[in-house]
Amino acid sequence: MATVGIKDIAALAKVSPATVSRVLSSPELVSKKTLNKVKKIVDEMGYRPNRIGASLRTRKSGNIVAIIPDITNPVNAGIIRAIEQGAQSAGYSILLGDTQGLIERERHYADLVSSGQADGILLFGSRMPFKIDPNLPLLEQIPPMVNANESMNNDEIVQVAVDNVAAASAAVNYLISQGHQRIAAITGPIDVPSSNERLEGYILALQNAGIEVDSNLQIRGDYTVVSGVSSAEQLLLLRQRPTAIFCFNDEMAIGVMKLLKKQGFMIPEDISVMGFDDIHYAEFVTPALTTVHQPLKEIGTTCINLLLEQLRGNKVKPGKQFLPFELKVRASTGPAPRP
Amino acid sequence: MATVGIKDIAALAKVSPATVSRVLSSPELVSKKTLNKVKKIVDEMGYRPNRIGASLRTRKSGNIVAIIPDITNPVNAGIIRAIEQGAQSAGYSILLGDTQGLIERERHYADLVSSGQADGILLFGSRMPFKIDPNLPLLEQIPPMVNANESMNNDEIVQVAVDNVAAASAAVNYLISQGHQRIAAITGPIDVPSSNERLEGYILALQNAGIEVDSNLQIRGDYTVVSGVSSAEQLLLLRQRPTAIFCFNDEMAIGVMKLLKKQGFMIPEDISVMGFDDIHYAEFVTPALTTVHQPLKEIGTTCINLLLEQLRGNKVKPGKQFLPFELKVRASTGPAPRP
DNA sequence: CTTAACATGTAAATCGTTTTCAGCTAGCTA
DNA sequence: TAGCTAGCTGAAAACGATTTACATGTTAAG
Repeated sequence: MATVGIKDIAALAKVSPATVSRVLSSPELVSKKTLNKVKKIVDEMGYRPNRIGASLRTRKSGNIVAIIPDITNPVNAGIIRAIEQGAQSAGYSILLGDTQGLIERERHYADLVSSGQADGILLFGSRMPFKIDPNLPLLEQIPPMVNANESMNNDEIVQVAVDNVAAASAAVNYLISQGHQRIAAITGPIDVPSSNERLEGYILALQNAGIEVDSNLQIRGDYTVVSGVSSAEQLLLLRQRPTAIFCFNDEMAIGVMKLLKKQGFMIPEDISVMGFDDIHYAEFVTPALTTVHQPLKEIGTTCINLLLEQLRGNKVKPGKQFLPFELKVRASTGPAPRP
Repeated sequence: MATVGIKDIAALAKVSPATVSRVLSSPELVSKKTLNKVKKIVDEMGYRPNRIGASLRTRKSGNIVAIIPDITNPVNAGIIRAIEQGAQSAGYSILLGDTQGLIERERHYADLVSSGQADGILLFGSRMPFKIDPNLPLLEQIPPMVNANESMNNDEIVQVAVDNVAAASAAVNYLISQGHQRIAAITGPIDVPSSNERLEGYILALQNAGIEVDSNLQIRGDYTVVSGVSSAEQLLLLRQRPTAIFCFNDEMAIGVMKLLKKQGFMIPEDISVMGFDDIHYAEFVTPALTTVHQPLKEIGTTCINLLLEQLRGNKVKPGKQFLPFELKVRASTGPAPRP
């Protein structure tokens, strides 16, 4: 806890603070002899340079703020983990901004950049946390930033995610290939772009197969288990029940399965259930959930690399960068029942 | 991105930088008139004080580093979420230190305090991330710190968790009350204190009930689903099979259930399964898992409050602080089968 | 009218680094 | 030997706030 500074080291080693600084950050500029002398003292004294002082001078905090609606969401947690790993290897630390979906907290965390506490932003979510002047070029108004696992309808922003349209199409195509014709969709909240993209993919797949798109089969959920339950309840009330239910995340799929089992339906013999995300537990529910796997680690790594590249001062190709999804066929889907 | 400083504001408002500083941090020292004048300019210019400059002078970073072995663990994520919330309301930000269990990364993050980037530590895990001189008083060698959800065998350190001994006892007592006599335990890794405490509670409960403690019924797991599977395999090989299996976390319980179902055992008719943690998905596996609920939000809130108190310069009662657990009886446990 | 007390504001030092610029030394070339 | 270069090193000026010590002006009391 005692506070030994660069000047103390300099005095002990009988050199100037400048030389000590050089020993620590650009050793190639220092002669072998003084290098060793200074290093020895640094070790002996257990000197740790004060990062705040350095930050003030260099105008780099060494921090990246991650703005996340919910860290307890396993998808976000998985991505963050990879991000943290990449950041740490590059000498950056991650500031955790769990916003609980509140815009004022998003703003608060975005402000850390203006106040010098962070150099860049990883944004989970689709809302721009700044006031933007539409008359000025966007890129001059925002700090280095990467949009993780969501979509912002702005092609100048660097975005990393799975191609939700294609992924949803693939999921629905699989169900169609199993003979399903009445395929329901349980979406996410209306203002979530990735959910809308999945809906687009769902509709596209049906249309391509010449299946009529029935809006009664589209229920809006909110990505929670209980909304899966209630959405499934609604679907079961339909005169013509679906033979397959495509849930836009695994949580809701778990809710759907819970209700179907409770009501005595067999999965997949009576109704197939498809999820999205491939969270850890998807594999362990009964029956194991068929779902779309998102490569969380790769998403995280790609995000942090693109951000680091910007922080190094390099331009990065703007727009969406897609990572490959994978359809995980497990036991919750099967051939459509004969009518 | 333009950089307007306190001096610019001072110049525009025709006051000194000192006055601007006071307007922002101790407005009561400034006359109404200048207060308004300065505030107006601050707003107009969208001035954000540079936190690094302030930190350098005040020697407070406004950051707290959370050292966590695994943020994707829902227990940790739940606690962190509450922590982040409390920290933010108090004007602190959380630095996320996901260490993946590596001691060098724990050290790295602990070092953020010595380098001035963080003012305090929230430690998930039981390893002291500093070099400690045993001859000196401990408290003078460590920064403000709270140990979250684990145990360190040192009564000077502030610790917040559930009483694992009592909780495990309660779980086992419940199984005993259901008529079980051969109760197996699947523990966590050997070096995890909380797992050892749960083992202690397990043994205590058996002894109190006059049930012989059979070491064949104690299997060491590692808190993963697969270790639940393999541990259950081992238990099924025993000549005298257990009628109940107490898993020291829910992940392993999920693994156990998976295996039991695969091998054709009925849960709980043949074998009861008990978990620990009450993660979100415990409720949704089939059958729903009986488990020990940990109050994640309260743990997080208590941790951050105790840390904030220390950061304010106040002493805090050292040692363990227990929060109440709750036995959640669901469908995975039932009366012991007749022999 | 004088003086003390108080309210308000300013100047300047300070926090711990990095980095520019200049200076010094030694070795080499012409 | 003078001049030049290359290689090191040091002095000092930032960076952007806070805070101490002090100056000024105002009010109130005696």
